Amino acid sequence: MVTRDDVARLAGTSTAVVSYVLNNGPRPVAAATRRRVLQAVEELGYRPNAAARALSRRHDDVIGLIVPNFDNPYFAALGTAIEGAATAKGFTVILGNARHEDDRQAAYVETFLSRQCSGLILVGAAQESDGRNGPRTNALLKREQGVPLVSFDPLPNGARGTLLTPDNVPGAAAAVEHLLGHGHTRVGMLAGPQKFKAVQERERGWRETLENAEIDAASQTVVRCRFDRYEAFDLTERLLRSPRQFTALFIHTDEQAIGVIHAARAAGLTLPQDLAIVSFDGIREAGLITPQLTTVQQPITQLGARAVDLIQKQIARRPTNRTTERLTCELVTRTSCGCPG
Amino acid sequence: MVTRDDVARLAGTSTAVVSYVLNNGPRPVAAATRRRVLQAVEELGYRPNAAARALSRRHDDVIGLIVPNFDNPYFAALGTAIEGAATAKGFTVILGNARHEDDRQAAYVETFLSRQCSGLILVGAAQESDGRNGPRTNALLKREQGVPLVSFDPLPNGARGTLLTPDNVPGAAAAVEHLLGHGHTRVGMLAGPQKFKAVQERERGWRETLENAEIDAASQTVVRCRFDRYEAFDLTERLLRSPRQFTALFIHTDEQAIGVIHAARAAGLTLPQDLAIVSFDGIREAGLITPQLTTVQQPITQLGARAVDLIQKQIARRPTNRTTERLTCELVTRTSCGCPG
DNA sequence: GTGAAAGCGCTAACAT
DNA sequence: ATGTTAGCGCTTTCAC
Repeated sequence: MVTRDDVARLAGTSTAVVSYVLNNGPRPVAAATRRRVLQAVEELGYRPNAAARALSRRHDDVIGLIVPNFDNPYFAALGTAIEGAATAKGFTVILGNARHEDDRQAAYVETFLSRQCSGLILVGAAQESDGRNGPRTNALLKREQGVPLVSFDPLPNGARGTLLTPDNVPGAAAAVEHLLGHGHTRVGMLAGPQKFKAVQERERGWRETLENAEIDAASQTVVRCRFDRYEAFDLTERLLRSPRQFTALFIHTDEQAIGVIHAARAAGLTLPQDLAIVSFDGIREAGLITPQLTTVQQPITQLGARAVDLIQKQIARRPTNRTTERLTCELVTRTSCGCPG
Repeated sequence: MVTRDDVARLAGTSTAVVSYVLNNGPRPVAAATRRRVLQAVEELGYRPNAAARALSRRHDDVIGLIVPNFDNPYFAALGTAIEGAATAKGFTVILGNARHEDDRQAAYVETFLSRQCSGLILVGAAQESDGRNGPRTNALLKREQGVPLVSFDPLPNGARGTLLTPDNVPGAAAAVEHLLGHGHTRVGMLAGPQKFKAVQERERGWRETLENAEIDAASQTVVRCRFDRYEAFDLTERLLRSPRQFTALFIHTDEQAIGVIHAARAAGLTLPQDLAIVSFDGIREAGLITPQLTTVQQPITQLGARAVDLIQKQIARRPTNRTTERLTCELVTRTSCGCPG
């Protein structure tokens, strides 16, 4: 293994100078010396040992990113956005797949922390706990008040950090408003798991909009399932077997809406004539499927960039408190709502 | 920060003993002592510093996994399978998203190597290079003959390691055979980029099967696009504008087939009556879409497990040479081929 | 069974 | 501008 000593020897300098060159500081280096060092690096094919560096510096320019799963295109897109923003700022991203399990998520938090990561980003922190163990992630992060932390939903209980979220209430309101504009008065909701802040807020947007229009929300059809097209498919199949009490549906995520579309097709319904739907997120697939999804578009790239920003800010001046930050969404009108193609 | 010294002090032992306990070796520890150590660990909320450990041991129980992108469900599924297998064996997986760019992939290889990872798994190593720079990943891995390496496709030129792949030729043959069994004689192909081994092999399976049936492969329609449903959609839209020279299509991946289905629907075709298709991979979505995809199912979980196995084997006895390993696939008959639902 | 101590490769304060 | 050197936290050989 080639070490910094070898480089120094070949360049005819001290090891410190090699560090100064490679790190661009903290001390200046003469141009000629720098050149010699760089050349020695090249010649020896030297690669710095990140473990040694992390040990010495007591932190590593790494951001730990934990996603609930990769199968959900929304999470995939958000993960990609975060990774892109982080890489652009010189961070390395290490990615953990929690598979919706709190235990796995907590294990990842531990690994990342033990690797001296300089920040943690959680996408969908509300993982299922296995019943026996409680929410280990929360407990862990409550202890570990030091780490820069951004969470998309929710911000772990008792932890410092910031909750970064699309602005769900107005977004959902716009969606439901649009459906009302198409003349629907029986607007049901296919919601996500209640433990998510986003779900609570989208729900509120739906309820308040109905109530503003003097429609009794409590008497509307509401069903709930995970953020999973397959589960949404099964649920919708069952739902469509009984007489329908709704002509339109506000669906919490595009992912679920895709399941609904497939189930509706299988049941012989024609969308949007037999059933109008509007959903939320704005994943790419929304534009591919037939009918194309009218959806509340999240600013996914900005969310990713902002998450990394917030980590940087927290690195600069910690500790932080619990804060919330919302980014605006925009209704994208396509055909699933009944608008002309 | 709590260090091993603190633990040793509280437990009233030496730091060495703490290591022996935490690592279960290399020396035995009296039960009573072990108990005291464990209790001290608990009491202090001690978390070992992975960087220090990696530095000292000269390697880290980490597998670097590089995926071309997370938007492709096949890659997502394979990534998940690998991650599951690795985690089960006590490895931590760090994941890089190459986004189909050779430069990004190479950068990830460097980071992972600099972090003393004990193995590298590349899913889809044939990233696009940006033209100016050559294939940096290949160059890097040719130099670095030491790392345990498993690649799904292809095995970087000049590198030691093993190419792990589904058995594409017989798989593709079974797919085409099945289409011929339905009476088709004009069986086109929607292929992937030629730089992939899998593509070359699936192509061969298609060609040989046609020729065995005395059908001229050279006169069949062949189109090519990336592993991307959106690109497949566009391509198919264009393809369907001119008169069709085929009644059936062998499609290299389910991902592409999904794009074809959407485009066919948009063009007013009914599948499988107007066009029969069989694809490859066996992602979960194949069973959700209408028509459900008849596809050559890869043993995704086994591939993941095997990849990790191979890394372990290479860790045990390196260096390895270039080897190839194939896992058998199985045709799953659904409705897109023309079989009754 | 346990402890002392010599590193692992790098950083950065301090000295020159 | 450059060199010397004391750690960073952990592992493991070697003594006891």
